[in-house]
Amino acid sequence: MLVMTDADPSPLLGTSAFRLRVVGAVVTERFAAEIAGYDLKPKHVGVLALLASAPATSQLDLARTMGVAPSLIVRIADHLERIGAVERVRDPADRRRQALRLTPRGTELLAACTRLSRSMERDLLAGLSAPDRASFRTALARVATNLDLPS
Amino acid sequence: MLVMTDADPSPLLGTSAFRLRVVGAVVTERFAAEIAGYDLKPKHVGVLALLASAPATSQLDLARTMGVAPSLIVRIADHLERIGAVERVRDPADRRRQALRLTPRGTELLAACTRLSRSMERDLLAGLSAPDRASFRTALARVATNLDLPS
DNA sequence: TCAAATCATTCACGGCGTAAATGATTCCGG
DNA sequence: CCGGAATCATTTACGCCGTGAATGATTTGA
Repeated sequence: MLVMTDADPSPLLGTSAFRLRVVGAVVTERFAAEIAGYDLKPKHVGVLALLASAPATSQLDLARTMGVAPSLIVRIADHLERIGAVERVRDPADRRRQALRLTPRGTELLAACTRLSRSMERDLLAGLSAPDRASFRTALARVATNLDLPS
Repeated sequence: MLVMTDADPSPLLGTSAFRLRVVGAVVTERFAAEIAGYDLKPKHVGVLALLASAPATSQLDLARTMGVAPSLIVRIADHLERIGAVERVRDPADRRRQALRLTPRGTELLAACTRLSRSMERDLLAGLSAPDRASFRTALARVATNLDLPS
């Protein structure tokens, strides 16, 4: 007869929900450390990425898709403008709206962050076979949609 | 000849490293909202889980494994003690050390959080086949070890 | 035309996490 | 065995991030 091993004293640590939390936090932390040299923080990069996929987005739209307060977007835009990554453009059709537009420097910074993110991804998935990596990516995308996230 | 489709205007959003970041953040946010009724925050639950798998751990050890400052553990322990989830016990062999021990109430709270985490996991992995869920779990565990996280 | 809604911005605030200083205890070299 | 250095917990002060509540400018619609 098989010996009944003791139950894991804290099954919580093994749940995927928990692991996703701590993995996400650690990845963010390392990403933040690597982009610090560009005078960027993760949310700045998020804005740059959104601007690349939807040019000239208003600040309020950015706030909504990122799930943060509009006042926070103002500060992020201020900083991005200060380092020359974006410029504010008043919408001529509705002069209340401030659209943000990537500058060449912003595109450049985004490209650097993209390379960085790809490099991190290679490290994260190291040791998995190519098909395993692929199915992990699609499963993760599914998890994202289950959370009502874009894509 | 195949038409060359335009490149994704921001491939960054599609990288697994980026998705892990935002998925982790959203999961943490929802987890936090659900445990708020117990007067708990995610880090409190982390301490409870560590205490379940390694009873009577010193506060400094907790700080090290969680990667936070010892002064933060003090505040977390204060709060957990106040709501009756843990008790402080001085190590008789080294009276500088404060070990934390789960109370019955702490075990109870941890069990509730564990159920919650399992329930969230079911929602996150909804729409994946059983083998897909299994391989996602093992791949995620691999990612965790690639980040030097405990298993 | 004017009141209500919308957008950007500023401001003050709360909360999390850190580093430094303090005190108690333990360790160790001479 | 003794005194200085290291270790652990705690307190305190500080910075930073994110929010919500004004404020002002502009647009909408009745």
